[in-house]
Amino acid sequence: MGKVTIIDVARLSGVSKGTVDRVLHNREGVSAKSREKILKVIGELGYEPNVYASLLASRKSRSIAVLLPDSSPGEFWSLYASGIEKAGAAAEPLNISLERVGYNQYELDSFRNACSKVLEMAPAGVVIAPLFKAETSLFTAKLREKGIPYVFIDTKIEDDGYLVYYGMPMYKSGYLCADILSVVRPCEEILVVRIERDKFRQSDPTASRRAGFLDYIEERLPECVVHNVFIDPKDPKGIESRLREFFAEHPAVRHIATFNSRIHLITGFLEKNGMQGLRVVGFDNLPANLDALRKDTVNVLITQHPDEQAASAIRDLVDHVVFKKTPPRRDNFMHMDILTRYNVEYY
Amino acid sequence: MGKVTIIDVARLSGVSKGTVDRVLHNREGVSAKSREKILKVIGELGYEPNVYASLLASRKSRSIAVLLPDSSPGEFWSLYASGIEKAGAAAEPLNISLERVGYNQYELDSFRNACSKVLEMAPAGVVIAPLFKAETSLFTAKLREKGIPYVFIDTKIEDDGYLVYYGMPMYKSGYLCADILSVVRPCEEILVVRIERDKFRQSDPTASRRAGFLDYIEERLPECVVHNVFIDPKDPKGIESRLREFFAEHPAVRHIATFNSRIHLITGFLEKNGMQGLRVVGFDNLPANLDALRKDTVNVLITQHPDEQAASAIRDLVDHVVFKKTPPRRDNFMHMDILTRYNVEYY
DNA sequence: CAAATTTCCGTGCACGGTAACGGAAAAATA
DNA sequence: TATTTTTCCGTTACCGTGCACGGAAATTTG
Repeated sequence: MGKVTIIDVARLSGVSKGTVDRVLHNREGVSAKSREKILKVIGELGYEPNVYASLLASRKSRSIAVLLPDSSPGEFWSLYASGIEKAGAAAEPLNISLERVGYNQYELDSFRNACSKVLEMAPAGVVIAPLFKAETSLFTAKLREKGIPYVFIDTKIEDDGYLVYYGMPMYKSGYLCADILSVVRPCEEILVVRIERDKFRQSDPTASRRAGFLDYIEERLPECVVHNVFIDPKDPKGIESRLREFFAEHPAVRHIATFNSRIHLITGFLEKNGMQGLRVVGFDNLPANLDALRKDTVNVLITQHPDEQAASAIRDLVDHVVFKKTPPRRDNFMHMDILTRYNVEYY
Repeated sequence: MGKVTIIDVARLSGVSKGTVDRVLHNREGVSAKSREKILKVIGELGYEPNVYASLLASRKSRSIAVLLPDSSPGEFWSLYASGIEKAGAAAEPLNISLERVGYNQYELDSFRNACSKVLEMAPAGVVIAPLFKAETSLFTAKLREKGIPYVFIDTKIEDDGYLVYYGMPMYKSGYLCADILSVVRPCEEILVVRIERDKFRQSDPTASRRAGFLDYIEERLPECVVHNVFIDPKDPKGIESRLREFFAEHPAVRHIATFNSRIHLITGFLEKNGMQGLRVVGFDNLPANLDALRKDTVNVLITQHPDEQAASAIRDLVDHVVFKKTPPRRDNFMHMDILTRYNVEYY
């Protein structure tokens, strides 16, 4: 019960509410003696401020910057949108507005730009998907300097100051992927389609997912052969021909996996060539992937909950900014969902 | 922006804020003309009340009754607890307290008792898990009479007045279960362990789950034989002997499923007899089931999110009571999760 | 010691809404 | 028409907190 008010504290301390208010906000103009007395009374009474009254009285509005890659609808980063929106709606009555600051995930300069834009707007908090590690470190250093709290989603970096992190356990998700893929026996050959812009600069999350996958194979299916086919997401024709080529050489392969969200890029090929009886496992609930799941071209999708990640992270940040609460756990690995065409409808 | 205040509305309507307040709360003492005028202005200005100011001014506190079966830790109904607690914490600053009213799920009288207890306390809303259909109908009729909103979780009944429902699509979950069970070939015989207090009074949810399961088998594995073994949850010894008996007769059976949350009751037998290479699928994330999953005695658990169901339902109810919001969807079938030992940790 | 500063703190209005109180206007009654 | 009753509505005192204003007390300065 938050029954104790400032007035109660004031009365018991023998001062006026103005003075108590000064103490509560660490403003100056209070003698050491009074401050001490007031703090003592606050402790004894277990005074907790009424946030809503406070919000009502102080009409200043704050903002939280959300620093995410730009993304067209249907692409991975768009999956975060609904969570952001939801959290934004919840934060609005608290006088907090979310400001999205986008950047091009393939261009460092664009990220730098976004960072300085955020610093300029002096937000009350920042949400970051730290795709660029080094640059993010520099950025968070500045945030710490200014006392601006920040949270990570999707990926996190070595950093000591983040308030909370929400993401998926990438290595484990690769392991899980291998398990799901191989449960349909016999599994002697696997095709791993690597859909990457630049095979020498694959993202960290994808790399650790792949590591989990390979470790599973090594541990439990040491005889299994893993074939890699590299594909450029921007070249549909190339995809076709590369896959055709591969299956001409390896007609026995019946297991396919990918490690990022783009499995939908190969389903066209599979359908066109009427390839049946394959075991196909991919990641992330992009609309195109879900479609493939419904058509059974993809058998299983392993998904995280980007929207929940965003919503949780933002909620924690808001709670911290407004209510001064610290989240119970700092690192939150969200559950991985296994989607098949039988449970996809309820997703 | 909720920038429009009562005063704005009052000014534009040519009345005082007191009158506007009367209209907002459907209190009497307003002429038809004024009421109309005010409502028009409210519509035009898109006035939305500031709930926090409202809560501050009206210091009345309300309660929401949560009508769930009693349950010991580790049992199914306990899974809802964390969600209820969370929602309760969120509701507290809004001057709403949750009051749990338990009942014995096997005794109608106990449920009746609980219902009248709820009616007595005249809550602002009610959360119900309607295990007793007919009795619940009578109860909700009374609630409707008194204008008390109510929501269903877990199961719903035919009823026209509920605000919202959160649950699992039971039939589909049975279908999914069959798919997951049978994906490991060959699957020619399946043991279905039916853990029920009274086989002639099995619960509706379990029944429709079973229906989904059997339909899948009929459609896609018509040659597959389904064996039923009935078990009494209160008789551990009986469980042992029944299963031993069964496997003596049917040593070839390697697929096992159950349809309620009690698969953990048979894992003891499986472990003790060193039964390997089985495919075992069950439901619900009871601690004991999760343990079995970790030990790989159970391979897959299909779970709902009881905590999320409770939290969502209560949140919607609170939103309705406090903010007068109506939930976007009335029937919410939550996603079914597929848990294996590789993703159980992050659950 | 008086005057000028500085330090400390009380007062009062504002935030947006609630609801009781009582008075003016309208309607009913005599 | 005068009086009573009813209907309608404006006024006002809060709710708990933030913050600006200004004054008293304490301290420094001349």
